[in-house]
Amino acid sequence: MLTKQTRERGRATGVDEPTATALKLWVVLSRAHASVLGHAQADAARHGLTLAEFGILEALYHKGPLLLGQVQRTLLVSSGGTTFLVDRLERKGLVERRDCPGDRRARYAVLTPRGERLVREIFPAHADAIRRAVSGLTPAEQRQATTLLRALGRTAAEGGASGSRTRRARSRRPAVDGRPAGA
Amino acid sequence: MLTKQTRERGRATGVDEPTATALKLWVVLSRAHASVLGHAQADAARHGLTLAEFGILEALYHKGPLLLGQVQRTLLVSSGGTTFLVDRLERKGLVERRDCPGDRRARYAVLTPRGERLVREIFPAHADAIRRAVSGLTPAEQRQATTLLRALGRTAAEGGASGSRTRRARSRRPAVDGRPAGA
DNA sequence: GTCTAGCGTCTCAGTACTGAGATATTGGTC
DNA sequence: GACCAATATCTCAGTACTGAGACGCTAGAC
Repeated sequence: MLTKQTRERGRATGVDEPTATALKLWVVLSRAHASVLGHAQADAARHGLTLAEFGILEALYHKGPLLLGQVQRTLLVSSGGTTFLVDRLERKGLVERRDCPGDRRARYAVLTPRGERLVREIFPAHADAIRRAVSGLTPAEQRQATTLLRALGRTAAEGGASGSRTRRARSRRPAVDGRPAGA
Repeated sequence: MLTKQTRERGRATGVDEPTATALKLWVVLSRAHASVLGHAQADAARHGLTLAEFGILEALYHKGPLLLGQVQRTLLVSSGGTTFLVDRLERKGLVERRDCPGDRRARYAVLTPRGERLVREIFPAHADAIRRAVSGLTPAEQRQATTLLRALGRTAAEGGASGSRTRRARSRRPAVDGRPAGA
């Protein structure tokens, strides 16, 4: 079944069936992500924001002041990227840096009143854009997909163990964790 | 339930439940994608290739010569990006351009023997890296996730319809379609 | 007190692209 | 045959980052 399809024009893939299944998943995962990403980016762009900027604003709104290192880990950007993004948001007057009382190396990012107002204004429409983007699945299917992707992401993030189901380090994160720049 | 969690430190999200479900899915989708992407990129980088370059090589290997426009649509890169990537692969001696006999605007990208040898050498290990990265799910779960993500991606790509399940334009693509730069 | 390993942030050069517009063809339509 | 909208590729300036290293600070060992 696989052989027939991959053969049609080029060379055979020559992978075994579990691997073919994995590759197929990777393809549709990438495409699904790219499609939803497009919607999320387009919505953020309507307000002159990149999705990374939007993600920072939203994280600060929902979680309160965050150390730059926390921002970095939450948004999954590089340390240089964090500095760059917060600089830009600061220039736009949406975010401020504040010294951390207990640790003079560290600094907080905090929403300015203007930044807070902006998030309050644009977040609902953004959330709705996401809702529409994923509306190809019913809510029940969405929950199912969430469960599967959570398990997938956990293993992949830990290094992608080869054996079956690694049981380790559960409950290190609060399960719900506003992250991917726009949620 | 949602309110409690999102309230804990910052402000309430203020979205209804279906939207909260959608946002949660978007978060885990992004994280899962980022994690697997990391593995795929790392493997491509071992051979001095970006994932986009790898994707082109692999597409040419499995499908045979492709017009640049076809490469663009398959890999989901911009037209400028296609030129850029094929240029670079040409400089590396892995790909060649060939005129299209029937249309003098168009040009084919074709693997050189060296390019073909390279893909043959590195593809199995790459496929295995993907397999390990997604091994947090059993093959059965992977198939289930694939089905869900396929439906999700289809709707999102069409513009993210709001109503329930849009039934349109099926069968425009061969269902399996080697794409996301590394599969 | 004095090291020293390690963390948190910033700097900066580099990179892999994107997007808009330019150029060359093509396949109709009149 | 002349026109023209559509298509295929290329050019190029711009962008949103990444990654490696620098710097200042902290905290634990002695």
